[in-house]
Amino acid sequence: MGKIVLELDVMMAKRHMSLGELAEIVGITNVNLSKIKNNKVNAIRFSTLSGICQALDCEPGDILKYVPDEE
Amino acid sequence: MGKIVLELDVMMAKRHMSLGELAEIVGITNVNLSKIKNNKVNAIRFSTLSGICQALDCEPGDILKYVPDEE
DNA sequence: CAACTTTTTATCGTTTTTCGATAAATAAGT
DNA sequence: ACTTATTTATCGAAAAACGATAAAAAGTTG
Repeated sequence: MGKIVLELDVMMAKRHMSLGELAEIVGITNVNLSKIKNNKVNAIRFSTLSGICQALDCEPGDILKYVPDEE
Repeated sequence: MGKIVLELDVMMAKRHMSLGELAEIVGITNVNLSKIKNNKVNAIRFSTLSGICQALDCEPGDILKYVPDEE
């Protein structure tokens, strides 16, 4: 069973955006964004994902990856 | 404020997969998958998204799009 | 090193929402 | 007309995001 991984670091670096800034723009707490960024949540609201994509000017595919498990 | 749109029809057609089949493979009811497919949910569990990607052999970016609103 | 900022981790509580079960309606196919 | 597939609708329960707060860890700078 593969899994979905969220990779924010690359796009954040590309946009020179800190976690605090991004959280502010998206409208969630930095604590929650930290959890999202470190894959500590097992679901995400489209409103949140939308905010991230808008703030980072990217597509969901730029930050969401499907990782099949080796086997 | 843009929004996230989930587009399953294209990949499902490409894989010749019906809603019923896909629901069975992913492990959710066809009723729920229907709601997901028609954007009646405002969040999604990564486990569900993962199952869909695995079943359709695709990436999240193939079915999730960020749509900015015209203005 | 010391002071400061940023990020991460940890609890707790509230609110939101997926998802299931079920039934019914609509659409599509034969 | 009959059968199958999909969509819509209600209700309830379980899961989980998210907030608030505090504290720890990590990174930065003079």
